[in-house]
Amino acid sequence: MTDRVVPAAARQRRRPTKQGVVLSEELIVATALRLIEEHGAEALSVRRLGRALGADPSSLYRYFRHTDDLMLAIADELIGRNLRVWRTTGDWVADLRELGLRMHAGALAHPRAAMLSAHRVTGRVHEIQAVESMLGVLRGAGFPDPEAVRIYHAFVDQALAFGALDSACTALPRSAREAEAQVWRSTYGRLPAGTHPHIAATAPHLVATMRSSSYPAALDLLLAAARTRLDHLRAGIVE
Amino acid sequence: MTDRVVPAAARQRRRPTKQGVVLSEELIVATALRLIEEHGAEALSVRRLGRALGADPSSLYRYFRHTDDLMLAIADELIGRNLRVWRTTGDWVADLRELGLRMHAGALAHPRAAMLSAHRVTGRVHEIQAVESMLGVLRGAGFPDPEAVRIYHAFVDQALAFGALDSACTALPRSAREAEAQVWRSTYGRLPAGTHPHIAATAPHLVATMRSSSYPAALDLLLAAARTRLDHLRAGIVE
DNA sequence: ACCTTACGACAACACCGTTGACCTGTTAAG
DNA sequence: CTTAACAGGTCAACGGTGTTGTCGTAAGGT
Repeated sequence: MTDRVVPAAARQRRRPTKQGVVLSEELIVATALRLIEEHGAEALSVRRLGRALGADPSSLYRYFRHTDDLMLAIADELIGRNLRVWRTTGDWVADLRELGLRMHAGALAHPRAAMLSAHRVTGRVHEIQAVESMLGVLRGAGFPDPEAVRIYHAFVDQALAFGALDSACTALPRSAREAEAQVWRSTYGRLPAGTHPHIAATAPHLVATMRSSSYPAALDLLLAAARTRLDHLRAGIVE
Repeated sequence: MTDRVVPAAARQRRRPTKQGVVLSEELIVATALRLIEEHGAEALSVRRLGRALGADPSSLYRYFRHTDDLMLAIADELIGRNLRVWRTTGDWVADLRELGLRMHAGALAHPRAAMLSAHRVTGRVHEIQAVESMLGVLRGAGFPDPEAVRIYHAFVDQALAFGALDSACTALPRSAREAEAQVWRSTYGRLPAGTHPHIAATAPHLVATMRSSSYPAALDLLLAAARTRLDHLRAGIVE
């Protein structure tokens, strides 16, 4: 097939579908997101999406080269939604904390999409804006460039990775979730101190802590380490 | 179909396949792992696995209810392998660093299994041993119980989350991976300083850093923060 | 030596992504 | 206003996937 996709920008001949729908990149992405949220990630296929749109599946290939392209478009849309409401305050730790929690919450709000897109680089507008903003915060705080990039990378991957992990948990069927809670209560909560002293000693804390996400704790540890590192740099310690 | 799978334990009638192979759960898991290692994660399908085993694809459903069951069996096997070789040395930071890297490497060695099992609690022997060991390291270092549990939780979830995230990247088709590298080089490497000053300033670092996993960096940040916290606790600072 | 039945084989089903060929309504030029 | 080009929707097909209902047969206990 010769290049079937038109450069995205200049589309003029918008012919309606047999069922009367006028397709567009945005409509396709929005419908895909709706499908994912309503019926799960595995419900997203070119054919189902076509059906939901009221169009032939092959029509979508006029807008996206393959399904992967569509995934990237979906991912970028999510990034954009998360970033749109974020503003910097001048306190870099607070800003990054806020952004991390927002990304994590955004992932949990669209679990299936988050699981699909967490590991992709889109190279699209929203993502670029996000990268620029985060690097700006870190460089503004005083991190030298290599350090800023290193911390940016760890920060963003941590947010995405925990977002995907916790999303996967919420996507488990109800019975499986209850079974896991039960494992913590019955199995770990009742191990004898003789064979498993450390688990036995911390059992109440374990049962209480393991049911919720560890992302806030992990995020705070990362930011604390970054702050310490910046203090050392400022004090002229070369390490 | 009524339950086609026999309770796993008591199988007696081991009839050889048309091609002369005697199937078993272990043989299937081992062959699946070999397939994944040799031809990539996407080469694992029930049909291909059947072909590799010299058996009809449908025969595998006598041993696993669905492909997910097979994946979990593979994951269980991997957990065991990772833990078996880990020994504590007395230096808690080095021990946790070693374990984190080992878990991450284990995940990358078998991406599909890692992605499926990262967010599940098994409550089986190997997992329990791992929890006991990690808590032991942290409590032995001097962390009070709530703190030890908090850090354990962040540590293990971070290892699993990054393992799954990076596994997902390696599971991408070759073309998609190259496309991502290209995005960093062409898109991010060429943004004008006028509109994107921070990206432009750090472009070489970005291109160099983003191609590899940020897990080692994130792990070191987490451990650094934990060590700082411990110093504060030892100094009697109550925060 | 027989009977039972576990379990491998087969064929079929309903999906999937992707493509080449076709057809038609929109649009811009004359 | 007419008309010709072509963007873009449609159709049919290919080769893949996971999964299941049915059947035959050989292995094992007796």
